[in-house]
Amino acid sequence: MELRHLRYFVAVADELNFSRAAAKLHLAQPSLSAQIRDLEKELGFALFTRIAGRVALTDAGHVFASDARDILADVKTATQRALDAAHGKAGELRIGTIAPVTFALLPAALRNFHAANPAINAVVHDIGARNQLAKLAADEIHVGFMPLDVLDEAQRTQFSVKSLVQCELGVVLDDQHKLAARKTVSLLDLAEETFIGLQLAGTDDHLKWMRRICKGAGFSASFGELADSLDNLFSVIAATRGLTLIPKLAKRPLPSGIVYRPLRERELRYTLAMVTNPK
Amino acid sequence: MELRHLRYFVAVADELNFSRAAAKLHLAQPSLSAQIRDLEKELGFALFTRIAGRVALTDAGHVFASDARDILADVKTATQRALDAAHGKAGELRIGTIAPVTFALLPAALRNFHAANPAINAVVHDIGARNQLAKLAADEIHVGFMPLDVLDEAQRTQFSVKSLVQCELGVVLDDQHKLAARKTVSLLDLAEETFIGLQLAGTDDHLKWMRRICKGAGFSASFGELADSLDNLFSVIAATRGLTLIPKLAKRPLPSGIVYRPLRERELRYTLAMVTNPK
DNA sequence: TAGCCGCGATAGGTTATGCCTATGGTCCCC
DNA sequence: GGGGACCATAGGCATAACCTATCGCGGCTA
Repeated sequence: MELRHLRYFVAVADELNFSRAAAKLHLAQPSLSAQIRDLEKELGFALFTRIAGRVALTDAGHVFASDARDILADVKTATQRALDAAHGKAGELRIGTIAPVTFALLPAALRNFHAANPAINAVVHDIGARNQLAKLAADEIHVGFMPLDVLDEAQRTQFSVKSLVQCELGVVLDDQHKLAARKTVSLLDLAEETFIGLQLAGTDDHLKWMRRICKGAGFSASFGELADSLDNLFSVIAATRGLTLIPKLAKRPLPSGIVYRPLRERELRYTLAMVTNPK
Repeated sequence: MELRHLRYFVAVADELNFSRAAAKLHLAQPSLSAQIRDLEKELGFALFTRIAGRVALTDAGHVFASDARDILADVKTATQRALDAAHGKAGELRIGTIAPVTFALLPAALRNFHAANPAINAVVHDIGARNQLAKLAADEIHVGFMPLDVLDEAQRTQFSVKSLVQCELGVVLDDQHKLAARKTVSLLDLAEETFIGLQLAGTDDHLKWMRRICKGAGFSASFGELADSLDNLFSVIAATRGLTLIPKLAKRPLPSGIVYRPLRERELRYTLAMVTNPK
């Protein structure tokens, strides 16, 4: 089936007369009849009843006609949308993010962006930090948000990188945990603890990040379960007395029984960067 | 542009590789390249960037790709919907009505119908009585609702007609009108009054109906403004001290200042009929 | 009832175009 | 510098979309 079939079919459905429809389409009547016949053959049922020179839509034809009209209109708007995008009048801004950004920073930023650029449709892909670099290189996303420290030297020259905000780190743990009694927690207190990793968007970025921080403090962290959502994370922490490290900006209202304690090592900071492909 | 172009374009957008996409489409690579080139030429902008054998979507290409995917999916569901309709598994019941039926009887009937036939999508066309007869003859609607008395002798044999309900007639008028003081009103009281016609769905059925009734009572009605909606009707009645005849089943909650008075001629009845094309 | 008219279907020829194979031109990588 | 991956170009072929001419069938009119 081709759009030609739909165009011809809609013309006949409008006119209910093959000759007139053919004239409108600048086509000879037999050609139009043949195309409609081919369409009906492919569909496997009749679209029109032709009795005594009277043409009428069948029930199935009625249903197909309204859908066909919609499809033809959609094709028209799709080409217009793409044309606008090509001319820069409108289009998509594809944004890559990581979970903390999605929740903590993006909503307000997107509101501002949409107010300033009503014709641009922002599309957010929460895909983890490392995925973003690949998609930036392939121009699959226009801008990415990620922790500054996932970028190696080569990537910092390849891409355009801008630091946005910094924040302290903290620990999320059960309020019955022995460390919960303290106001702040030191990394070294955690050497014997079990870390719960967050595997959001199918990436182990969070896990790798915690491992690197612990290694920097001189011990090698031991990991327990992996949680694939925040809700899941809280249940696992409550159930296993595990804990997790997060940047403060990722901290959201916590369920009762779960608490946040800042890390005493204030020199450890989480730096969020905005990355674009300068090409 | 043809669906072929969209199919090929989506395949290349999925693979970002002409050769692999061509293989998936069971097509030689040059053929695919040519079709994409033709599509880009017709659209007037590039969908892909081809640098150093690397294929990537342009911004416009991204926009067009998601729309093209939608369109192809729509074509698929449209053929399935039409197929279901052809096999009687689903489809449309196209109903012609007149305004009183639309408001007074249809909502409940449609609820019942939809509960009994969830796969059938009822489509209501409020098009006036006479339009319905033409559309019934052309199988444009499956069933029509109209006053029994619009059907002439030939039409009562051509179509299958079933009387549904009867009701009395009444007058709608301003509560300051001198006739509003009476509990019932006789037709003959109205000989010197000005009638306001309701021109709903662009038909003058209501006007003709009132004229016929008045003629039956032995006088020729004089008509004032035409109202094209119920709200409009009430304003006109209030403003011009006109009045209108309606069947009681068309009576709905009236705004303050507007009242309904039954007609004393109880032998004048409004009979609503359901009409189908038996063919 | 004969004959004309309107309309869609059929028949047969022509042309456009979608597809093929073979080959060329780049860039990347070893 | 040679080879491989990849897309574009060139040229030939076959399908199919289109054309004109004609048929067949109802409906309408004289």
